Amino acid sequence: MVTYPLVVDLVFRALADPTRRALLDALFARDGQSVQALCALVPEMTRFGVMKHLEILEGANLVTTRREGRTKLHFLNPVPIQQVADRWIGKYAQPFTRALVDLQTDLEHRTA
Amino acid sequence: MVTYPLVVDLVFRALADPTRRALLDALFARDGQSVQALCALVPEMTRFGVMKHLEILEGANLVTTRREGRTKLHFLNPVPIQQVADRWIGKYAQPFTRALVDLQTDLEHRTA
DNA sequence: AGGATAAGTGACCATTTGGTCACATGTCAA
DNA sequence: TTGACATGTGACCAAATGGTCACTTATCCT
Repeated sequence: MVTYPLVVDLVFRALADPTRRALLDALFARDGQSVQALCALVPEMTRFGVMKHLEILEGANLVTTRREGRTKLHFLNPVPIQQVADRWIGKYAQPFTRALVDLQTDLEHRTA
Repeated sequence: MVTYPLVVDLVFRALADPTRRALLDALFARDGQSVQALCALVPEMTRFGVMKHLEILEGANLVTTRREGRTKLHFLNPVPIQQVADRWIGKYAQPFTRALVDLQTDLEHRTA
């Protein structure tokens, strides 16, 4: 059994949670946000929950931070995502697969 | 907060476990394997554990099955991976990010 | 028929995960 | 300097997850 490098594992685990993906999306839309600002985007959860998710993202190196006075700013680092895309996903996302996707999409839209 | 379609969530959750990724890799290397054959590749776990992982992969539509007599054959379906790559990962894996990856890789290899 | 082989089921368990809260610390600004 | 604001910490909890096992079902072969 092939065991993938730590970075692949950390990133996949980090991306497994929808809240964490949403946080990355938020930083993609607007980089360098504070904890507060990010909390506002996930009103169904307390600040503590959001902070834990941010920790995990930081642990996977998907987010970097910088303190600015009493606030902490969060920045997106897409490099690990790209690496996982290269090292693992790329194997499955090939031209042939793309053709399959198009075919399946086509079939799904034929309501006949 | 943007919630991603069910398929994205199912696939990310399914891919979060290293054993499941290893199973997909095994099917990528040799498609259409039986439960037994797949178990042999994960000797540190019993058949029941492997079966549970296969169920989850099937639930995410990453694996399809066909019964052949008393054995059950498993087939890789890469379409959902491609879809996730398109719908979510693609946003972060862009030419600019690639340049960052190359830069970082370069820096990592400079042992000066 | 009947034993060996392949896979399925449901109960069960330990650990991890996702989340909350009370409380502490650090920083700005009047 | 003191109060309001932004973040950090550790304990704690419920639920999901990853895994095992005893037992069952179905199929093949002689």
